[in-house]
Amino acid sequence: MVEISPQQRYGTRPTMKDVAARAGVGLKTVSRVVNGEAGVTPDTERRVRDAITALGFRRNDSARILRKGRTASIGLVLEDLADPFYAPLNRAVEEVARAHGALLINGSSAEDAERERELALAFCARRVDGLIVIPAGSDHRYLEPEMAAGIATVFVDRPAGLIDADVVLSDSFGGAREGVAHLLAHGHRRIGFLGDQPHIHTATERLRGYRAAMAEAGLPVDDAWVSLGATAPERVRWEAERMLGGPRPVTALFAGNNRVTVTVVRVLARAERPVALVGFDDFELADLLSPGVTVVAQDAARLGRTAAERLFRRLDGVPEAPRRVQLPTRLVVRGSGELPPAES
Amino acid sequence: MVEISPQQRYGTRPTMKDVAARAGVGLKTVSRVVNGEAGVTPDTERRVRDAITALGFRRNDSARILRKGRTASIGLVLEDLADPFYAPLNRAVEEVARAHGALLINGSSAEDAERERELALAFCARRVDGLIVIPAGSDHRYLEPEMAAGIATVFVDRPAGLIDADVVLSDSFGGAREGVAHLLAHGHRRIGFLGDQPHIHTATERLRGYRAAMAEAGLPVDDAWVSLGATAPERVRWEAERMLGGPRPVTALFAGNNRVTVTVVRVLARAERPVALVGFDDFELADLLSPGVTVVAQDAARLGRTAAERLFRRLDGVPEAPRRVQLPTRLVVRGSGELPPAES
DNA sequence: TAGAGCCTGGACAACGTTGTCAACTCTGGG
DNA sequence: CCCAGAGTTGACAACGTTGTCCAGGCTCTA
Repeated sequence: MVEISPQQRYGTRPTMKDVAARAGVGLKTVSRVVNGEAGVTPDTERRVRDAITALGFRRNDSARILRKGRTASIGLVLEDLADPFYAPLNRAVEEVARAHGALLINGSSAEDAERERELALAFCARRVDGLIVIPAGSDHRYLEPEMAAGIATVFVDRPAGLIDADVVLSDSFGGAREGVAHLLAHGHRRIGFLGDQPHIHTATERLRGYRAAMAEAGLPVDDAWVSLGATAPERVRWEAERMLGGPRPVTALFAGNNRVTVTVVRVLARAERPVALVGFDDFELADLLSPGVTVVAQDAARLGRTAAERLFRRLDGVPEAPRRVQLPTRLVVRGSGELPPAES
Repeated sequence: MVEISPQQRYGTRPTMKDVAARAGVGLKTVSRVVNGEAGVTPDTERRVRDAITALGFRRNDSARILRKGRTASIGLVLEDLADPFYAPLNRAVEEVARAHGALLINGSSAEDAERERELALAFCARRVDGLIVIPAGSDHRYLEPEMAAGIATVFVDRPAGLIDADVVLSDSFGGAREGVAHLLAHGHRRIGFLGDQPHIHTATERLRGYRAAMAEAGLPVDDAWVSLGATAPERVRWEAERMLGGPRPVTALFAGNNRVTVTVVRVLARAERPVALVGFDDFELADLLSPGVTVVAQDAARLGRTAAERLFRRLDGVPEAPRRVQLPTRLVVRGSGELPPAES
């Protein structure tokens, strides 16, 4: 049980000064004990520790940070805390931070450039030591003063806009090309592409991969087969149904990210004839659906781990030119991507 | 582009003093401009703003916090940032925090009491205004000094141990009882229960619900039908297969949380005869599996929102006795829970 | 026993901000 | 022409911690 001293009113915390007074020692001695510094007699230390427990003292990290300059915390701006794709990334960053004794502050940009900016700058105002950003916007010059001031910054999943900075991302182009080539190898000639907003780097890269694969197979791409920016479920549904209808329906679909894939799976569950599907990003239970969903998998945890490790290497002081690290994707064959084209 | 002044070395940030010097005004005037306080001539304000941009000044929130006492941030200790069940809760807390102008610091306890404690106390040392905790441990007396010192604290999903505090949770008992009753209503008499670690409050509550439903139906419960604490996939698999084999196999399973449910789905996908299944917690794509998985759904987002709102109400100063808020669950019928008992 | 050196402890300034309060500059009315 | 009062502005202390530096007491050796 905790003894509440008189001066410790609601909302008031004891300080080192209080502890010092109670233990009958100097302020600095308390500081020494709290920080495990050498040069304190066991007896003095015990008196100080007793006072700490009695008062319920806890060091005020704000003051400490102010004095020391380093906060031992890093900020992570991601797109949506609740997006299952980013969850493992988030967790991986946390683990690396923890291993380095740092706390993690994070927030969702909700795919909004202004909100991304607000968050990142708020983190900087808290003087995080480093920043990991999954870009929502396409202009990151606002971070230049921060980076110049020494806040290490690493971008993940998408490159930074208009500034030169570290970035860790998956091979969207190569992954999409491989996925589409897989569909082509199974006999498809008319393949639809359902992608994210065109201002998102990965979206255009994946579209580029799609076009590359089609071109390499010597096939034309009908504009009607490409949808960019339909990201709300209803719109994805509408676009998919549009591509599957009409006189020259597609026989296969390539979905540009996990959310789109899931929506498409729902649409296809009600389709009259089987439609092949390959999705970008893996997702839980993809293997249990029938057919299992073939995907181009990214390793989100590795993305986060790599970015965080790079951040801490920078924080450890190794100055180095900004680098672009690209991680490979992996085609996971499960059934939906191997369906043959249905005769229309 | 940003002009780098001589004194702004790597890792050194301009302060209000620097801005004041450059703008040729007093320190306090800069503070006024930065905080949007009244009583500054438009002309002076412009000079200050110019200096701010030129130097790339950003207010140091550590110093501000030290001076003001409030940090405008709250801490969230959850079990696993990557667990899809907690992701919406996390996000909901973030949204409420954002609406109140607060930042969110979070971390995963990894179901480890000591790590939960470390995290919570680290947050307190950072002087978060409030704390939301999904308990991993069962003794939260270590938070008493913090709460006494005015850090508002709300527990979610599971009640606090050995202290009196606000808690927001789902009706685990009622939900499990309803889920099991649903299986009973479809003719099952031998039902297996696969739950989480027995020291977790929700786990025992759900088991209690299971036993209550069985008792109300006048049915005995064979010890072999109950598994508590098998949480790793292999162990869940082993337990499920054990219950499904032998002379008196169960005809239905009740899974105690989303991770267990998913594992059980995988096991049942390879079972020789159909086995009914109801799971606690909803999960994405549950409706697309065949059969769809019938679940007792909790509203994780609402759990988070409710907890965060309660926290901020406390922060706004309304003193009130700690309360226990219990949210209802909802049975979502999808097919797996309506399968009739297979003749053994 | 004196001097050197070590160990322990404390006084004080500094970190960058905000609250208090006083001083200064105007403007307009008496 | 002076003064009241309003509107701006800045000096200074304080927030709680840590780094620097010095004082005092001790042990050990010559």
